[in-house]
Amino acid sequence: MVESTGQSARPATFRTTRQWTIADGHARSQRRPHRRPERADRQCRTGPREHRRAGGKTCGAAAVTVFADALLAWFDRHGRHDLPWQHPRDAYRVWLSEIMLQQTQVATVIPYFQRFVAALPSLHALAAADEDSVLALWSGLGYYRRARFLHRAAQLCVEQHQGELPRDFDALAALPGIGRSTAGAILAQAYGLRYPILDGNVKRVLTRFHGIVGHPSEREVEKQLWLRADEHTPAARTADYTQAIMDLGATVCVRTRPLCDACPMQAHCIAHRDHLTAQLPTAKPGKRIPTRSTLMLILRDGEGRVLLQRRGPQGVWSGLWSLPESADSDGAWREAQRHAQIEDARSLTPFVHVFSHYRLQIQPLLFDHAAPARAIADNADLRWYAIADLPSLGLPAPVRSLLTALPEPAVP
DNA sequence: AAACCGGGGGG
DNA sequence: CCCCCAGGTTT
Repeated sequence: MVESTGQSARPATFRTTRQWTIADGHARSQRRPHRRPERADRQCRTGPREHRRAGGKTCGAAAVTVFADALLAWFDRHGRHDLPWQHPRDAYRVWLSEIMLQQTQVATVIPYFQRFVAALPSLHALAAADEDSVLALWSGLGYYRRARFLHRAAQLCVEQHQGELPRDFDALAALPGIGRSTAGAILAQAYGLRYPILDGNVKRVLTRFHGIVGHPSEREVEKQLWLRADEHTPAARTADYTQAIMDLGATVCVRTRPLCDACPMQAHCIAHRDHLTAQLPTAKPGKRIPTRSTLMLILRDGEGRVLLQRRGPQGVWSGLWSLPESADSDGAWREAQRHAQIEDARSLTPFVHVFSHYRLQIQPLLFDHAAPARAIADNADLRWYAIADLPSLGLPAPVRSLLTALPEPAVP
């Protein structure tokens, strides 16, 4: 039971700008709240969603229909219904288009798609082809690894699935190059089965619509997104819905400057309500950076002066006055003893300073009642400074805050 | 230069 | 299970 219109569009999966006729139609359409009588809980009497099979990939019940109804109404008027993989829309062509669209714009994919299916019109033909010719057909699209996955998957289908793409979610997702989202997209579009998808466009739509904060790479956020994706997926017209939500993300709910006035969901969109469309989805967290650690030595003499050291010309904070450092505790003591007679050390609260390319874990070590060593005390790069003099020095921010918040000397 | 992304693979 | 990477193009 595939859905009604018998045709459907498939937008680009990610990064895509679709250049179809957004302009006037959209602006007109959205202003009519296409809401139907609101059948809150229609087809699903399944009670608490039954997420178990396929490890929670599947769909239990469509809980919310306002979303799907508005989206489908929009899609009927403004969606794209003329893409080559829609006519005919069989599993092989849907699959091929999905893989191609994972990496390239619709406009670019179309001629490759047509060339590919002309040369290899069926899954059997693909499976029987040699890898070189598959790669030749792929040539220019990039991401050739996916072409190899495609080829291998076709051969696996011949060996294990009677030459067809399996309709079973787990079997489908077990094929190389097909993960949870792509499996859902294929099942929904080729077979009309109710499975959610979650590609980049859908993530953007859902984070905005629900005001979900946090990058999708965070586990909780992704969980939340899949939940919402599942919740909104209707049992009827699943194929159209799947295409529609991707269309919306690709053309209206675009990353920068979304066309909210053309959006059928504007009235219910949290991000729009709260003026957060520019902040959502949350920007990618800074890439992983290494953490280094250092001990910072605070030598303080009886008059409250501290020993500062000018940093060398290389590396961070070059030329700034900073604290002597050491990598480990032993080294810290040796270093301290070079500059003063010391008795004991107190470790202060460690903290982290973040640079663009690494984070620095700083463990301050306070040597109080230090008696400056005579001869080597002051020179161009090594001086005892009164705390009161610090404001006039160039100090790294963490060093400055550390020194301005020193604890009182312990009473001897 | 960096962000982008679904899936594979490694830890 | 969780984290990281590959890969070409866009911002």
